[in-house]
Amino acid sequence: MKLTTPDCQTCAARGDSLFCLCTPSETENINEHKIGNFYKKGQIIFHENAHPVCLYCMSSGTVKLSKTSVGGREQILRIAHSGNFLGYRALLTNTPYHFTATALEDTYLCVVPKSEFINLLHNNAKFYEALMALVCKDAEEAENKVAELSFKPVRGRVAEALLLLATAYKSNEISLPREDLASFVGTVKETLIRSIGELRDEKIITIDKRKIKIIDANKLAHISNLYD
Amino acid sequence: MKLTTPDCQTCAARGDSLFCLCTPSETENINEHKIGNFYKKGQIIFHENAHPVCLYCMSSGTVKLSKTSVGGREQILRIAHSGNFLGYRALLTNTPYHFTATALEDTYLCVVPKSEFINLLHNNAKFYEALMALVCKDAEEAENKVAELSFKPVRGRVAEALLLLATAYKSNEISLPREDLASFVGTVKETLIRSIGELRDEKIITIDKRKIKIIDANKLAHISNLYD
DNA sequence: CGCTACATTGAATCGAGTCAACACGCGTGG
DNA sequence: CCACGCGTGTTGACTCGATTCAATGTAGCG
Repeated sequence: MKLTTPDCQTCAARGDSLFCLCTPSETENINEHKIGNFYKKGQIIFHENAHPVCLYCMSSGTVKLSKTSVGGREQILRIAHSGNFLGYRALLTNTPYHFTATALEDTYLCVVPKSEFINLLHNNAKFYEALMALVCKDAEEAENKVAELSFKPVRGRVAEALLLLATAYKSNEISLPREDLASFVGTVKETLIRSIGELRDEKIITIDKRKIKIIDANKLAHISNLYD
Repeated sequence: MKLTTPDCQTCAARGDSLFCLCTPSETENINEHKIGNFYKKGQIIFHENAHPVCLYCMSSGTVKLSKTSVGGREQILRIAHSGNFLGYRALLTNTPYHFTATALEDTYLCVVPKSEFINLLHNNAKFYEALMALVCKDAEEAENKVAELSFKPVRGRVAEALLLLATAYKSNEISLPREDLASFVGTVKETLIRSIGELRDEKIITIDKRKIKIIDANKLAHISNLYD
């Protein structure tokens, strides 16, 4: 695992990040002020209710954004990948984080000071617009999730979650601990396991060790759309 | 019921709306280009999947924003009041509405052409920032609702919903059809009725005809927080 | 007065959560 | 090389909250 900080200009995640809207000089500036940071699998990047001091830009790895209940149950709101920003909304509104970010695998991310982020916002209209679009997408996705939780039984939500994750991972294979998959779907481990077991029996997916592979995405989509 | 279009400058909702960030000349301009529209109780303002052509600004009344499932169940995402904007996200992202807006009572709202809205965005940074904050709030609230649906049983969600609505209505009395209240909570009418019946028996609320009055907000908050 | 829409209550059913036991893979240390 | 333990995955049985279906009650209005 590389521990050297990547350059923003040549970072593999650059094309997927909003920083690709920056001018060369802006990029240069961010590159100078950012600090690279490595997070081991399971490590917490920031906590719900903590105060933000910087923007995170994912260079590699996978991160879950989640809320936890007093009962200890976790609801994953989103899974973030390389190129994604983390914590921008808390910075924009100047409020504490309202979810926790945890590395799901070894993750490398760059930390950009709040001041640089704010400067960029004010100087680069395209960047600001893209950020607005991003926040709109967050809102829409969360609202979709609300409807989904309300309308669909676990089976439908599992189907949808698998499709969503496959898109996010850009692969038809999903490798996520059962517990996390359950938290993403909004259920408990045991129920999730029974549900994917059914899908396996129906030959819509295969399960090899922890890896879930989507065989028939159309059927999954159909199961998911049975309700909404 | 007044059917004359209010002036933006003197509209009762002005102080509650983002338009209060406009300069006098901007306000004047919006006022000239807007069209007032009256919606009767139950009337649909815009439909999920329809394409937006304008911004709505509520002058008076109450509007529900909701999604509907194929099974016919409805999930209310938000209840909007005078001063609130409707449909801004669809305009910002240039995408179809992803929820339906319906008048819950006789509602008067002003229709601002998309072009005026976009102009304003580009010319008034404060307005744009406030809009960003608004979208961030939408996202946060939706994410809270996700966690709530996932963590809390109906009783807890009812308690929270009553508190939320009381805040939104700026009153400790809530007058909403049972069906809508249920859709807001994310359950069905019968279950909701049983739940508020319990709260009534515990003297935490009173129910007079359709009107629910909050007697002990602290107990409600406690019930709501038992889980999250 | 009777109609219609909304509210309420009861009984039956079912999906999903909880609890408990067990299986499997993997790394560590004897 | 095997035994052990730990984390994760899986399965079964039980329980319960919430939905559904059906019936009845009540308010408001032409």
